[in-house]
Amino acid sequence: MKTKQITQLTGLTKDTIRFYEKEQLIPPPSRDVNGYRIYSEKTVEQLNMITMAKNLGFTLKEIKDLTQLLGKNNLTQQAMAAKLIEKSKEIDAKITELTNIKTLIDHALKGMCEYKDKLS
Amino acid sequence: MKTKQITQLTGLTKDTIRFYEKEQLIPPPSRDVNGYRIYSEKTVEQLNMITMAKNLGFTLKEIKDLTQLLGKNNLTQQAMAAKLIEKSKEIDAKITELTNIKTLIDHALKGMCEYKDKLS
DNA sequence: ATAAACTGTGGAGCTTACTCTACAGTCAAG
DNA sequence: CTTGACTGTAGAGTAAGCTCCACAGTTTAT
Repeated sequence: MKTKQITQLTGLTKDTIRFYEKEQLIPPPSRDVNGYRIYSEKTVEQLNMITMAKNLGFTLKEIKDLTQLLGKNNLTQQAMAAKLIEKSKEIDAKITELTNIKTLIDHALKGMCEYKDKLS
Repeated sequence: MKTKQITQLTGLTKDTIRFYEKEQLIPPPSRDVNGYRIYSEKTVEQLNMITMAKNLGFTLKEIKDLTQLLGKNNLTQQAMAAKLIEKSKEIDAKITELTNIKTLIDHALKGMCEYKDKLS
């Protein structure tokens, strides 16, 4: 697929996708004879993963590192496992913090309901 | 407490704290006779919350909106409840996405272990 | 065969969230 | 009573992550 279509599938602009290409968060796509970029389904998935990870507070650099870890075997198994375990723990911590914030919000909501109950 | 101490308790620089003050993420602290800022324990907690939320991918604007919602009663109860429910859902979505990424990582780790098992 | 839509490149500009610099007043210790 | 740590203000500078612009070639529909 060409640029227009992948922007529609991912919700990203062409400039953003080109920026990710320049920063090597996605591999350089193959080119048509006229020089137009040809993207694969896989790139769509990669871009969606990037968007998700970004929403979760990962920087582009972290995302780049993590996807390279998940996709390649160029590190020693030990080193890779160590980094993956580290990331896994970071994610656990994030989940815990999100749960705490959610508790705060839910308590606030509960308090409001009780207040409303008293009025009625 | 004064500026130096709160930077030690929060791990933030004086510039960052002053920036948050300017952007109204924390209330302007009271001042000593000489003009020095005097911070309360509560501000320490607020700053720690900001740091956490930032790690989770919230922008400063979102954090400002959310803390104002949790702390004030200047909106109608309905409007506030609606916004809190919205935030609560956003957080659920983030937790789900984090769990997905963690699953990916854990699968990668599992795969590596099996590979290692085959070798031994 | 020409207008409209799509694609390309390079580079400038923008927003967010700090971070640093310059300069000045304050306070505690020796 | 001065030296060094602390505090203040205002404003400039920086890094990340886009976003926009100008200009040019391509493709498609009429």
